[in-house]
Amino acid sequence: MAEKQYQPQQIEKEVQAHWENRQTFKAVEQADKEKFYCLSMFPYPSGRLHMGHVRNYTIGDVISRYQRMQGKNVLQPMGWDAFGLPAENAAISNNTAPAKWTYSNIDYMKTQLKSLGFGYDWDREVATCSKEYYRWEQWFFTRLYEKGLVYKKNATVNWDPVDQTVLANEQVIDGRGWRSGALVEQKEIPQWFLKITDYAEELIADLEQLEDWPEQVKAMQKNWIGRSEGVDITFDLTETVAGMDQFEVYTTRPDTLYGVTYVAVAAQHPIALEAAQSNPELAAFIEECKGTKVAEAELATMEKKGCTTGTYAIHPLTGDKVPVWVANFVLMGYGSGAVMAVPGHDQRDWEFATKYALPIKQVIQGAGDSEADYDVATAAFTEKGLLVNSGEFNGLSSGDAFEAIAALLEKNGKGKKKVNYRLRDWGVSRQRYWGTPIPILNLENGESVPVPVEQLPVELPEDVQMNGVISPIKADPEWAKTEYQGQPALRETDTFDTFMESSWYYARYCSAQNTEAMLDPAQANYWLPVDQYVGGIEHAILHLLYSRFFHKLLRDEGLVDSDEPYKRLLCQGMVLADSFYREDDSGKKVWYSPADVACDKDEKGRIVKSVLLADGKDVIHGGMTKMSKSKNNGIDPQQVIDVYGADTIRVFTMFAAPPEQTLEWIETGVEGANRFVKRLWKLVQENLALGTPDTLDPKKLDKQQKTLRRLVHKTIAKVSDDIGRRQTFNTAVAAIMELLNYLQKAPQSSGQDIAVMREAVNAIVLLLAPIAPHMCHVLWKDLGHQDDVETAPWPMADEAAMIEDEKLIVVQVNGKVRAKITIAADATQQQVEDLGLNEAGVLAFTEGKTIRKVIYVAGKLLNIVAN
RNA sequence: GCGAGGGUGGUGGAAUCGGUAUACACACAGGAUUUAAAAUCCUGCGCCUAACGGCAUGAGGGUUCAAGUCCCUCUCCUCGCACCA
Repeated sequence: MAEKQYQPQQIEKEVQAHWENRQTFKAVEQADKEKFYCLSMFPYPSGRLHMGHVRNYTIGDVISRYQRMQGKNVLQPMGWDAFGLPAENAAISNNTAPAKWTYSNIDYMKTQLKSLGFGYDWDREVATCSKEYYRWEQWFFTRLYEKGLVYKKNATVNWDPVDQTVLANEQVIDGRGWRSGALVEQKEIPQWFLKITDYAEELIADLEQLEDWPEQVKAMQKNWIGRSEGVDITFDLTETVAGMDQFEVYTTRPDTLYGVTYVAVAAQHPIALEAAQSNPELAAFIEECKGTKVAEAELATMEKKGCTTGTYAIHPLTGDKVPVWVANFVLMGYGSGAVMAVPGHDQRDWEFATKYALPIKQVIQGAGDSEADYDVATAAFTEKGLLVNSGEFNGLSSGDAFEAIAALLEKNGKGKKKVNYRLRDWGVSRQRYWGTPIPILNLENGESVPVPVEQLPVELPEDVQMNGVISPIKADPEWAKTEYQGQPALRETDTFDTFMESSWYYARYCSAQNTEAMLDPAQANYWLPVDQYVGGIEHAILHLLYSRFFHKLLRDEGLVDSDEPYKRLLCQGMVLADSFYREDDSGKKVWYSPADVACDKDEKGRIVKSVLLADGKDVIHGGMTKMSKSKNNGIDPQQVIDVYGADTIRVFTMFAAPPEQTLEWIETGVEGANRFVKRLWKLVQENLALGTPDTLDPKKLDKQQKTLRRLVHKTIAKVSDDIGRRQTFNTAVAAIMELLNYLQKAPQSSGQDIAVMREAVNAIVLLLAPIAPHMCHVLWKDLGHQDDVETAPWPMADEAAMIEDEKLIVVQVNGKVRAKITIAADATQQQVEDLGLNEAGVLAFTEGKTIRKVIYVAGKLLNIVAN
């Protein structure tokens, strides 16, 4: 009989059709069955899947399939994060509507996901741009409004004065609008905010509950929320400026208060603006500050500059006059827009003071040191210590002084202890079209009210023309016109930040089709929290923080009863590929796709020469870099599937690196994965060709058969642990490869040989089923099983089969390996020592020496200490 | 600057609780098969040495019978955050 050939293109299509017909991955609540909710971050429908998606979704699918074989009721949904700026840009350049572009991308990408064999319950698919989805977001927003968690305030945006429109940070290139080329200005406009700061304390505290989150991500969130304990301090002005006779600063170091030699305010601070009216130099400086971008990264790298106001403040304890400066690094939008400066003990203040020749005063010294040990004229001393030059507080530690000074300020009405957060409230308004309309009505009297529930959803018109300058719902004066309780009203034309949609989609999957409510609490509480969340580290802060916040909002609305949305989190690394470029005459790099380049290697395998296939001329190897459009080094998953099949791409992706590390895309590595898949196929078919095996009888096995069987069961134990607990899929694949290598060399002559081999082959098909599901599905059927491998029980390691009657002992002399001996598993320490000490390789190193000590690690190692 | 994670063969990586460093794979070299090539299979593959053996996990030190793993100092790389008061 001719062996069945491995034809991935054919079997993958057939198996996928089988899953679809059988509804294999449809998830239904079953009270009596343990649930497992596995979620991968949904994609933005940009047109095609990229390799990062493939990696992300393969990890999620492997975990889902493993848990299903564990007998759990698994939910693995998929959807589309469908609102966003790229759709508007594409609509403009392709002369189409964002909705049309988005829906056609979704159609195509869905076929790609299916061709990779991911086991999703497509009945729960959501697209955030559908009104069935965003209507509930609008409804929830009006609920939050009623609860006082929503407010409106002015906030700064990038304003393009030519196009008369707001620009996203990404649309500002070198300080100019991307389309108009006009210099971008900072402008204040009214925007809606969610009070995430009300939940700051809980968002920090509950990180403790998240035992199965990477420490790295928890640390990032903690730093982002940035809880600090400090004191609000009031400084009086020597004269009234801009109607103010005092202002507040916040500090975490009140112990350094005696070291204040100046105070600094933001360029937009009322004191600065007032002083500028009679001070042209200051006015020019404030104008200059307007040009700096709102992005914090910009502020980080810019040069620290300042300008004096001519105004003075009074030190709240000493009564000294200290000058008020304007500094470009003080932000109006953060805290009170003013800071006290202690150049002796803060590096930034020190640099500023040195630049502008302001006094520097030492008020802290190290414990056990003297004042003379530090020269604050050379550098700031930023550590805590003992107070000096601080009047009655001299000699106190920083910690004690914090309390004592705070108490004195409080007594004098000049200050108050305060917990501060770095986290700011979440601005959710966007002045763009392709998003969820904010459900607010603006009345003629200037009031704003939420859209009444019965009028929801506020629908976004989809059949629109994008002229690229202004949102179609802003451009159409009719769209906004409506009524509220008999009086004319105008709809809000801003839309939500798209992080709003992605903050609760995980919950909507539980009731994806529900037209009566945002969530059905019974369904939501059955599935939630998500047991495993998989996604990119780039979302470690914003998305994960916002959805944690939203979960708590859902809880407080009575829709869910848990505190946190995601129990376990896995952040996968980036996918890298070789990059190649040439420099043109102006020195600009032109990047070429790796698919169009051929490389020569030396005998060590290093790239020594690369040429562009099109012209045969040299290109420069730019190393392994993140797959990206800008480096033109993306590999299209579709082409890999077409050549090798989905199972191969899945095996390679899981094998090439541990999930949280970067993955280097190597074509020859993909070929290696393909070789492995083909070898396994062949081995199973060969074993099948030998016909029905004898019944396996462990008592009849010879030594070699026992050894083989032991390896099979050890592999089962290892792969189970690697996938289930450690999530090191690369070592799971390596263990399966190792077993396969062994099996290929095993004899298949006796009846028990074939029986042991059949057991091994069954095990290997089950173990690989989560990773290469199509091939394993077919092989499982070929092996004569009635059930599908997707729902077959995960194999159990047989303890009895793993027992070894002999053990290999490493014998060391002074920590160096000198011999290896095989002993009976039940040998005593005395027996092992007798054998070990008399090994020829050991004697050569102990001869003429005294044995001081013998250490025995049972069943593993014997170390002889001799000198 | 702060926070997190790293540095192991030619390369990706393995070593899970302090106990055989380099599993598995790629690349490379040699061989079999072939008219030839591809594919497949077999063998070899850390460095030095003729060999015995010695040396190797970024560098240096320490703890220990034993260190890639723990501690200290330094260094380089990656990621994140940031003039946050």
